[in-house]
Amino acid sequence: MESNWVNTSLGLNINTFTNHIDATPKNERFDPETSRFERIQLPIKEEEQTMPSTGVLIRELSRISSENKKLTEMLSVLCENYNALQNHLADLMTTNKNSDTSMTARKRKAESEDYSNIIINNNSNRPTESSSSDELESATKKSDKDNTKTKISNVYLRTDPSDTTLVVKDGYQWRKYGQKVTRDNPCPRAYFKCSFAPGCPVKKKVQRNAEDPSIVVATYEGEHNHMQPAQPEMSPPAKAPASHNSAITLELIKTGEMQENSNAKKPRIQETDDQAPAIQQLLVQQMASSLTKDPNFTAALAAAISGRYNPTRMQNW
DNA sequence: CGTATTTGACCAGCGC
DNA sequence: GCGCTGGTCAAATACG
Repeated sequence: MESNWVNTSLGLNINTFTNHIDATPKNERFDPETSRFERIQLPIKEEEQTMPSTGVLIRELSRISSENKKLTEMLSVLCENYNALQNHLADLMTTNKNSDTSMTARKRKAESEDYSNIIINNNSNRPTESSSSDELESATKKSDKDNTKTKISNVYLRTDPSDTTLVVKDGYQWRKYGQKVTRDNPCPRAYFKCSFAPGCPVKKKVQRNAEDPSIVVATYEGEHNHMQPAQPEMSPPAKAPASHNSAITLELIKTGEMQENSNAKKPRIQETDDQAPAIQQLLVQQMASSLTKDPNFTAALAAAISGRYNPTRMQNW
């Protein structure tokens, strides 16, 4: 007999549900080697197949929780691969930078500073490649008079190339205080100060990549002297339908990325273990955002809900 | 009218 | 010392 239940599995190739009722949380095992989940068949009670009971609902709930947990694990694996890639990228960029003899532009105080680079891919199927070394180099330029450790963090964002704004929605409130066209990049660089809290010393510079205008490089300097907003603050325009809003919502969680790696001599792309939770949270938010923006997903979700709450089936509950 | 943004002027660091 | 460049200031302007 075919179940009336709607399969609410996200279908992330974790496994294939033929009858998800039997997909209890404990009958799967995650294999880190293959990054796949193996099914372990368990006997099914006949009454559960025909008529959902409270126990089945609880089981269903825990299955979803389990699936959630597995997604987190998969995300961890993904993050590891991601970090490895970024490591490789950093090495390549360093190599290119050293071999580029044309880069004779004068450098201002390019000294040892703390760096952490984050690459954000926004609504794009393309992989996010790094920006040119120009941005990294410019990020090394320090304006402070003394040599006190200014925490600098680079964030690379992929946006719609047609979007000429330099708005990066990271949850904080920024006040623009200047804009400048730099020598090595025709795209203007915007200067922002954090206005979320009075006296907050954090500044950020936002500039598009000269080679790929779809990439926006945001350089954060300093540390916030206030709590991070609970959620990325959505200004009214940001609440508009996301389909045309190419501004990025991201959260820079103040973890190791801003506090560790004080002896880093080169721009860092690799996140440390301390950074992983922040990145994971970031990725989770990105995934959730992408899913909710996907009309197919919302349609499927609506269909699933409507099917599940079909009055003709409710009587069986 | 208050607030945010724009933009030209100014300043300081760096290389020659 | 001079010129170039990036960063900041502040008056003007735009916007809600």
